[in-house]
Amino acid sequence: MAMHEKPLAFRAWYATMAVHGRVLDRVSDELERETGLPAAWFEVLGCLQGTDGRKRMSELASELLLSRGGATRLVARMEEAGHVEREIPRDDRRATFAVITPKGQDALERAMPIAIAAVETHFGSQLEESELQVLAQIMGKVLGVLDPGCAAAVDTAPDAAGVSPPLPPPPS
Amino acid sequence: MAMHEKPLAFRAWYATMAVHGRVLDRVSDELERETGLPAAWFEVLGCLQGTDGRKRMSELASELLLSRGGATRLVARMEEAGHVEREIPRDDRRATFAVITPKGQDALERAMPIAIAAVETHFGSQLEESELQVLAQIMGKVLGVLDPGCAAAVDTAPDAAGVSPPLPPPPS
DNA sequence: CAAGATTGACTGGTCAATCTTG
DNA sequence: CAAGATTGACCAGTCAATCTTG
Repeated sequence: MAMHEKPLAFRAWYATMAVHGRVLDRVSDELERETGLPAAWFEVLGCLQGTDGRKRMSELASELLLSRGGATRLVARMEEAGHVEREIPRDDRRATFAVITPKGQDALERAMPIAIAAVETHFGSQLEESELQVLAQIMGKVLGVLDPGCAAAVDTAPDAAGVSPPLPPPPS
Repeated sequence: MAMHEKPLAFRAWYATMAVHGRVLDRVSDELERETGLPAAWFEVLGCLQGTDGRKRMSELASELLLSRGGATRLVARMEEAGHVEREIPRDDRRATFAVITPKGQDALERAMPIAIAAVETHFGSQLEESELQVLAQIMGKVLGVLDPGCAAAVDTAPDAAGVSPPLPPPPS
């Protein structure tokens, strides 16, 4: 059973996986080479930035698709490097928050334009504005079902006012 | 700088990453639970299937986005389990081919419908036919630039005759 | 006892060095 | 010496067990 005989959804998914891996490799390499920041660290900092610079360990884990143990170790390394600090709230000392430090803020601000440029180079520049628009809409729609919380954070809604319009008719 | 202020290409990319991870988690879990086959093994088998059941180790590595060492170890485990065999051609004994065995064929044939169904459940069913069409087209286009060899193997071209039509105008 | 985070043992990958063949 | 694969040392993650606090 060759690929072109498989259902459309599978082919679309498979191509998405293939693109994801290839773009991510290139963008991660470029990000780390230019800024010294591993992609995972960039993700953590960006994720914290969203919510006022602080987030529970377990929230971090679920947003980044890590196990709790994985999050613990990742944050531990970043704390070592001074990009985040751990903070235990007085009212519930079971929880731990990861908090971005000024050094982490700085690193993120330095890295963001590099990341944006790398994504543009290795991904965005291959596509028309209209294609990016449709893609953002499609992925936003799926994310809204799979993980509404994350979807809200990612927020792929069109810039302009109003709700997302439906997709135009298929090509041909 | 909040997400909705970032360039469209970055938002589209970020949403794609988020969806990729979440769908892959669910599909991999389901595949392994239902068939006992880890996603990486499924990938290897599917990849071999494409080219008459055999492929050089280094080709395998680059298609699966693994290092050479990673491919060596993955294939070693699968050989252990009897899903593939290694074969060294007489004419150039430096190369090694991974060859799918009957057991591997069988595992793949069993797993494929499960994988297709899982992708349908966790991804395809959230989208319209027209959206999947457009998505396959977009990803095929990017893949064609990033990795033409892989693009040919994945083959997201529309079923029907003729070249890919251009995208329809953007939604509003 | 439940919620939350951490830790120990382990797995699956990377990179650089090495071995083998052309 | 170059091409191709493997191996050793290591790294970053997982899972299950544990510790701490409510």
